Amino acid sequence: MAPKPRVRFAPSPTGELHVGNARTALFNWMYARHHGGSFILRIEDTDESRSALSYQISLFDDLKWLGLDWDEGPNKEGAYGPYRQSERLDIYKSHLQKLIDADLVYPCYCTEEELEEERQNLILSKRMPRYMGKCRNLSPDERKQREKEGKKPSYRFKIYPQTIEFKDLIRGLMKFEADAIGDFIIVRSNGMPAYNFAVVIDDHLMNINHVIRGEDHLSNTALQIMLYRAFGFEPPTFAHHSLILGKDRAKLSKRHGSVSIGEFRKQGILPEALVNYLGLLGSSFTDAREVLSREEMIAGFTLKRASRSGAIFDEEKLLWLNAIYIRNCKTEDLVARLTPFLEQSGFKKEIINSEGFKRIIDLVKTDLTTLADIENHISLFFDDKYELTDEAKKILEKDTAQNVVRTFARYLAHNTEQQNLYAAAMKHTKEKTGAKGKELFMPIRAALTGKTHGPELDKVFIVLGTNSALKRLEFFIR
RNA sequence: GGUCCCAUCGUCUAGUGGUUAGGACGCUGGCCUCUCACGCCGGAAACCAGGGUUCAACUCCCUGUGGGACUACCA
Repeated sequence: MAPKPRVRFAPSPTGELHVGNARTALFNWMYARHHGGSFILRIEDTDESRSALSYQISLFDDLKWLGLDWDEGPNKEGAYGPYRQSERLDIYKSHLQKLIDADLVYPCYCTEEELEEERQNLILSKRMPRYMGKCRNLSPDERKQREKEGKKPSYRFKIYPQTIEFKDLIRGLMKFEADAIGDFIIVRSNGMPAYNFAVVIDDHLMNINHVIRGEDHLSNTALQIMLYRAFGFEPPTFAHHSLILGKDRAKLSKRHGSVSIGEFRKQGILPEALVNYLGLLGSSFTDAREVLSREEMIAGFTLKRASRSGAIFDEEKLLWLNAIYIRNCKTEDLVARLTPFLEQSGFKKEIINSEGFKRIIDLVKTDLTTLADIENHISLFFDDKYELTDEAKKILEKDTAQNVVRTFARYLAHNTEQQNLYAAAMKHTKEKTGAKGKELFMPIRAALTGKTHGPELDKVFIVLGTNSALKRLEFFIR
């Protein structure tokens, strides 16, 4: 039996979690859950200048919000920790020593300026910009000389001509020639490990057997496989999924608008909707349906159905899913989710938690595409001094309309205690004025709510209550 | 420039040699209805191009074209 998959999501805390990375996390998570394996979170914070603790915190928040729980990682230590690369520096150091001892790496004393110059020259002479191995064959004396000058070396991995092949679970057989690759840095002059180096060591030591990541890492894989060979480690199985693209078909980035998970949260996107959408983007499930629960997604997930071509992020479809998830929320649950948005709009807790409020939410549920939409749809229930829309004005200007409103209002005023007052008043108004259909409903709707659109009138009336309804109507009877 | 990846409606996708090329979002016509939303029914809309292979190509192969990623002492 194949061993249980151990997969990881390894973000660097250099910014907010964005949808691209979130989808990678989701794929890994679904893969682990589908196969009963483990999902590991590892923080790749070796770039001290760009990493920030605050990003780590928001990263954890976002993953939890999405419901992507990890089995091992920061705050959930397992047998393979620590799970922050900054806490594993001695591990990298000892592994560097192994490669030095095996004469597979060498110190490089070139400065960034020198390297940049070399690169420019190569580009000018229309050759491949890559490191030409200036420091590769330095004699021990030359090295000592540079050390004496106080130069701190970076360490480069020696590339030998070879063909690197690996089987990608999504893309099939991949083949790379090493001679296009220059000796690359595995440890920087400040002593910090470089990505390709740390990732290989960690994935091996953490027993990661499936690496699922974005296509942008495809060419890195060749470098990493050379390192696996150098260490004598067995490489994991790789799977490179396609990238999420913006409308211009370029890799999705900030300039395409909202892309961070936090932004979607603030806009009132439900995590279920976002997860569902991300699962659908650039992939499909065994189950052909598109609105899927978390459990159904896990059950229907397979890398075989991951698309090889990039997928444009379609916000319209996300919103469609979001509206469905909002509609399907139990009203109580929806009120809870809506609460932060309502409080921001100035609604008091007592109102939000009242029974009457639940009835209102029930009425407007189907109108919402995002949670942030809520205010536009409930204001008519709370604002007694609303402005009429142009359409509402037009309707109320008619004489017949005035008559309808007046008749309706008068009946209400004289029968406040009657059962089913609304129905009775409507019946009365219909008979008395002869108005029916639009002629009957619209003036009352317009006078009652100031708008020509909204939930069914009878329900609006009940929520408003007779007193409030009367107050509003009287305002229009001049 | 080099290396690599990719190519079905506008978008996300199903499809694995023989299909009226299916679904979803969006768009659109209608039904429901006081209105809007929801819901329901219908419509328009695609196999990048050219060569092969084959009785038969969206499907397999080659070339071209187009798009993308990588090409850092970032991950």
